[in-house]
Amino acid sequence: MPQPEFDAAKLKLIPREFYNRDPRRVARALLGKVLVRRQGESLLAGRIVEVEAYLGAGDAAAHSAAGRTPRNSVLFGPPGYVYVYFIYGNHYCFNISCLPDGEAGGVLLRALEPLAGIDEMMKNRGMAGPATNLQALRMISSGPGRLAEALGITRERDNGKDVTSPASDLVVMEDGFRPKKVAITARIGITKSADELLRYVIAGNGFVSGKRA
DNA sequence: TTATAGATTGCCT
DNA sequence: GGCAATCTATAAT
Repeated sequence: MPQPEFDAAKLKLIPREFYNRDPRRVARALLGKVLVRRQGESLLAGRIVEVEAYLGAGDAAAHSAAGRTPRNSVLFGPPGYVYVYFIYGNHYCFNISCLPDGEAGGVLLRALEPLAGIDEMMKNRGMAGPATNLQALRMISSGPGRLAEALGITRERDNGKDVTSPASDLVVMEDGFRPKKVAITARIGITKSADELLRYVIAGNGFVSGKRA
């Protein structure tokens, strides 16, 4: 197995201002960044390879479409905070709020390329390790429910956390990696506003969710 | 108070 | 390819 290109020493925290703009721009800019989870003594990290933008206004598919509720209030709050929701009675999905306080909007993280703490992530997923091929690695965090489980993300634990704080155990960082090519497609798994091109992926990356490797 | 759909995944045929 | 699992929010009685 080739080791992924990754050097934890290069990681720099991304500031709140990064998220204080249109979710489409944040989504595009998040591709190639690194999601880092501190789990006890371990560091779990994955490169963001697939995201979707959910707009506050005029986006029927967004949880914020029907106005502010206790559940979605993070989306209406200041940028750079964690919004986790539970879906289909089985899975958590991880989002980051965008736009200034009072304006709704967010980005759903849909797939990560595992970089560090791979054994721990497999344990969190209930997988037997070690991973010996690409197919096994893909099962760790290619899909919104999978990546949340791999990093131990739950609503109870993580909703409302600040991804820009050095004190947080769940942050987004950057290591200088730049995607070579980005593809934009329709969002996956939704029925409302299904035609909007708001899904961003690193073109050709093998960890993008879906059946095709 | 009851019904139904949902930003998914994994197992079954 | 089909569908069950199983919690939450919202719509319909």
